[in-house]
Amino acid sequence: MAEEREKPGARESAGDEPLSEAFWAVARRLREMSQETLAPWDISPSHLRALRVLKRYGTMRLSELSDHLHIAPRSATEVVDALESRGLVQRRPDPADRRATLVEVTGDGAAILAAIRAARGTEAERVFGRLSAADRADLARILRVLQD
Amino acid sequence: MAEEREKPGARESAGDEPLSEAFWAVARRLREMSQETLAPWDISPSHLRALRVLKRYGTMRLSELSDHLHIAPRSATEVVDALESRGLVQRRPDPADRRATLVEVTGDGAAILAAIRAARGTEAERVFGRLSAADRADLARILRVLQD
DNA sequence: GCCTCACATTGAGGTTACCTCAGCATGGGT
DNA sequence: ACCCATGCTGAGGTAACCTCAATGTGAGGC
Repeated sequence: MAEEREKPGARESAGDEPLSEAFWAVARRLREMSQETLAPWDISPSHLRALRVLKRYGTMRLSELSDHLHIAPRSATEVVDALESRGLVQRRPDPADRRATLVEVTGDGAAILAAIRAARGTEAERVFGRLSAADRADLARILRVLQD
Repeated sequence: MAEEREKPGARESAGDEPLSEAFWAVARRLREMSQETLAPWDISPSHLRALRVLKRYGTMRLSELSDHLHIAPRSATEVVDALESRGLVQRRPDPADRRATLVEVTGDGAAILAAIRAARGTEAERVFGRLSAADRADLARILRVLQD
């Protein structure tokens, strides 16, 4: 079996691979950029996701949080442990069901969230701001189609 | 500090967040779909990436592989260990430098790669095929801009 | 020829973000 | 009163990364 690098002309059919390849390249850039943006607050993407869900939907049970995050309940325990140890959320017994624990964002958590949201906004603007208004509209429309 | 869910009208400025949010939603869908596509071959995304690099650029040293994959050399060792144990690649001493080890795709590796590429092609087509030719062209152009 | 420094790979051990399984307290229907 | 389901968490595991140090080798200087 000799050397058999990819032949450049070997594409057949429409070939949407270039599209998804480009898509992933952009995704990688966005991920790297977002990582830099997050660095000052020393918060991991997964912790941030949890915090955002809690802020967006309000106080909820651990199990509800795990549903929103698409992770196992046990894993939500870990995330909340971490956030609680940093004072960004706090646990509270559910008055309606003594088995359950409610999690809520603290003032500190809300503050950090606001700061990150601001930084994120300018970050997104730096990236997508290079597109014309028409292109942004097209992109939004196309992405909406791809989401269904 | 009372309940203070996100206020819907609280957006100021242009706000490109919806754009990146939509972008990530699509990314998630693509990732899930690609995971399903890969399932029959029981190969992880990271192993596949390594295999693809080796196929595309041909036999190379472990250190070169780690460069291509943007991972530490030590981690390339692990990936190659895994692929080699499944007979998809093989190690071979570099005749030009006895310190170095070359890695090459085996026949089995190439076969699996071809099968996956075919499945991937139809997958991408299922996703992006719903766009008109004009939209695909627009998307490609826009993504190209975002990559720089 | 010998020394020293640089380089390629790998063993040992750590981290993050997940997972499953089992155990405990509680809730709710019969 | 019983029994099963539910909510959380301790224990322990995995994948894909990492760093640090050891081993063998290459290469230039003296």
